[in-house]
Amino acid sequence: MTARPTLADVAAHAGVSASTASLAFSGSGPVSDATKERVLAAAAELGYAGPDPRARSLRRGRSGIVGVVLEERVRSAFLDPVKIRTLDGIADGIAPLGAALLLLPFTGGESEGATIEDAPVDAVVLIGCSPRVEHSLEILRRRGIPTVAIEGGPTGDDVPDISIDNRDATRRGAEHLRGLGHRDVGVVTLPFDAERTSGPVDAALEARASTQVTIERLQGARDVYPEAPAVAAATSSIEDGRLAALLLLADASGRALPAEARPTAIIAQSDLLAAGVIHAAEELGMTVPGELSVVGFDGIRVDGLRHDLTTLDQPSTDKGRAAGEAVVRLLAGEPATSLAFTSTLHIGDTTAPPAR
Amino acid sequence: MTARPTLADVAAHAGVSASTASLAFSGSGPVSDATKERVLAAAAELGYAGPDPRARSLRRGRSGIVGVVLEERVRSAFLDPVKIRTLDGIADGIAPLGAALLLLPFTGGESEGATIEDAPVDAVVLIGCSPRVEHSLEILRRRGIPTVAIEGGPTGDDVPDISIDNRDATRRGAEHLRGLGHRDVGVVTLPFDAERTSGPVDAALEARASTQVTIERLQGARDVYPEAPAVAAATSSIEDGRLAALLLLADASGRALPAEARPTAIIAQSDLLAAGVIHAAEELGMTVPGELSVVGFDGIRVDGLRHDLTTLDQPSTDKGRAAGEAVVRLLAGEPATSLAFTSTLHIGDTTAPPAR
DNA sequence: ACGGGCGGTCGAATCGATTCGGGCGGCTCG
DNA sequence: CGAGCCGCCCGAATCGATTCGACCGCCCGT
Repeated sequence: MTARPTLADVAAHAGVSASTASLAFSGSGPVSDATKERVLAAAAELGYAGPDPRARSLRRGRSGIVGVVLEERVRSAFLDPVKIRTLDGIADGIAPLGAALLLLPFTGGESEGATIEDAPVDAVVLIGCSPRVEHSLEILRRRGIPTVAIEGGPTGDDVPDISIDNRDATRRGAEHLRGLGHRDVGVVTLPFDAERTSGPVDAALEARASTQVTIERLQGARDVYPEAPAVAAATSSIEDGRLAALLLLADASGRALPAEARPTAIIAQSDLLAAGVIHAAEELGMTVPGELSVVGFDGIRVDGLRHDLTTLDQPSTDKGRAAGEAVVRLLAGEPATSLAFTSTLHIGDTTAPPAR
Repeated sequence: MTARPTLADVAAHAGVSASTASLAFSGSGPVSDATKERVLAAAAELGYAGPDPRARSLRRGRSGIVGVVLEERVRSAFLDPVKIRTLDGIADGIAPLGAALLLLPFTGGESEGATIEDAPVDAVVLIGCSPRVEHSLEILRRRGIPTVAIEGGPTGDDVPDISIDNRDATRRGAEHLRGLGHRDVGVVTLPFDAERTSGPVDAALEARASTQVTIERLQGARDVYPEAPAVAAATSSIEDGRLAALLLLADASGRALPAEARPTAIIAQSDLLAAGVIHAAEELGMTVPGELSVVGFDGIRVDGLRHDLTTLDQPSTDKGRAAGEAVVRLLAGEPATSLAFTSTLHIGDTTAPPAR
C-alpha cells in the first residue's frame, strides 16, 4: 500500500473493469449510478486521488496547460503593470478551457529546464516583442503547438498577433501637444534592445533597435516632431523614467536647464516612465503641467501618483483576453486572425499650453 | 505525413530501434557518435521536435513542473511586490530542477480547470495564509505531492513552512518608536479576511480574522502599544494605505485632526501601505517624520517613493528561495524542515521623535 | 413467444517514450 | 589462436488512463 493506487486498483476493489472505472470518473459514457457510486466508494477507501494527469494527458493528447512566454526574466515582467494586466486578460480569455498558466522562462537557449522546446503545453502565448520571437516561433511551429503573439511584430499567417496602434496613438498624443502649442518636445522611450541600453537615442541605437513597440511609438512622435530628442530608459519603471527625464531637463550637475533650453513637454512611452518624468520635474522645481507637460502611454493607474495623467489608454486586459480567446479558437480548430486594438487619448491634468 | 512524427518514426527512418533513438536523444546510455548523429539527422529530416513531454513525464513519473498556489486571484497577487519577490525566489530556488512554474488558481473549489486537484505537478508551493490552506493541504497530501508552504500557519510535520518573525519584528519596530518617545501610535493593517473588510478594527473583526500574518503583526504592535487603534486596509496598496491613514489622521470631512487628537506615529503592516500613509500625511499638510513617523514592513523599494522608509526588512526573495530549495530536497527524498527567517529593522528617514 | 433494440460493462488496443536485461560482434590479452 | 570482455544496440515490458468496438442480458413491441 505504499505506492499510490491506480485506477486499476480502484476498479479491482470495486469489482469492475478499469474501463468502467474510468467512465465513472470522467462522467462521460453510460454508467449506472450504482456502479459509479461503488467505484467512488472504492476510490475513497483506497485514498485514490483521481486519475493521474500525466497519463490522462498522454492519452487525451491535451494537458490543459497554456504556456506564457514573457521574453524576459520573470521578475521584471512582474514589475510591469501592463504585462500583469495582460496576463490577467489571458487568464480570463482561456477560462473556458479551464487551463492553468505555465510561466516559461525567456528562451535564452541553454537553460536546461522546461522551455517552449519541452513543455507539456497545449498552446502558447508570446508576450512582447524581441528578436527572440522569431526563434520561439520556429520551435513552436515545429512542435505543432498553436501559438498567439502579443505585440509580436510580423508573424506568419498561422500565428495571430494581438497588437495596438502604437504609432498612430502616439501620433495622436503628439498632436494633442502640438494643438496646445508645444514646439519643443522630448521623448522618453522604452528599452531599445535586449541589452536595455539606456541614455540618449542616436542613429546607431535606433539602427540596432530590436523592440518593435519602442520603434513604433517613437515613429509616432516623430511624425509630429521629427526633431524630437529622445532618451531611452533601461526599464519601464518610475525610477528609470526619472533618470531619463533628468537627461532632458537638467545639466550634468543635476541643475535644471534654463527654460528656453529644455523641452516644454515630454512624451513618455509608458505611464511608469511618465510618473518618473513628473517626479524629475518636481524634483527640479518645475510644475506639471505649468512648466512641463507630460504624456504617458498605457492608461494604468500608477499607484501613488497624484496626477491624472494625460495618456494613451490602451486596453491591456482586452489584449490579453483577445489572445486567450484566440488560443481557445485555435484549440477548437477554428481560425483565429490577428487583431489590432485602438488606444484612446485620455486628457488628464498633466498637459497644458506651454508657458512660453 | 500530416501527423507529427514520433520517436518510432525517427528510429525507423534512421534504421535503428526506438530504444536506441531514445538513448540518442536523452544522451544517457552508450550510443556511438555515428548512430547518434544518424538519429539526429533523421529527426531533422522528419521535422521531429523532440520527445513528447507528456509521454516522457508519464514514464519518468515527473513532469518538471512546480505548481504555485497564490491563494488569491492571480491579478492581485501580481500587484504585491512581496509576492513577486517570493515568486522570483522560488524560481531561483528550484533552478537546479530546471522546472517551470505553473500558476494555479486559488482553490476556489468549483473552478473546473486545472487546479491542485488535477495538475501535472511534481511539487507545490502554497503562498500566503488563509483558511483554504488546510483544504489545499488535504488534497495535496492525498495526491502524495510534496508541498511547501510560505506563511502557511500551522502545517503538519510533512509540510515545511517558511515564515518570518512577524510578531517579533513588528514589536521591534514598535519599540523603536517607543524609544523615540512616541506614545500615541496607530496601526494600518493588512486585510483581515478573504472578504477584505476594511475600516477600523474592532473586536468582532479581530475575532473572525483568518489571515495569520495580519494577526501576528498586530500582536507585535500591541505588545508595545496595547491600546493602539488599528484600521484595516482592503489590500496591500498605496491607495488603500492612504485611505486607511485618513481614518486615523483626519475627520469625516477630510480635514486633519488637531495634533493632540491624532497619533504621532503609524505602524503600517506593509511598505505599500506605509507609502500610502505618507501620501495621506503630506496631503493633510503634515511633514514626515516631523509631525508623523511612519514604520513600514517588507523592505521593498516602493517605486516612486521619495523617502527612505523605516521598515522591517524581510527577506522575501530568500523566503521564496528557501521554499524552492525545500522543494528540491523533498523531491530528492531528503527531509526538509520548516524555517523561520528574521527581519531586520531598517531605520530610514521616516521616523523621528514626536513633536509634542 | 420471439426478434430487435438498448443500456451497461468489459477487453484490448493505444498514446509515446523510457529502461532494463540480454545478446552480438569485435578487440585484447594470455 | 582462443577465451573473455566490453561497447553498442535491440526487444519487450511498463507508465496509467482513455476509448472504441464487441458483447450480454433485459425489456418491449407485436
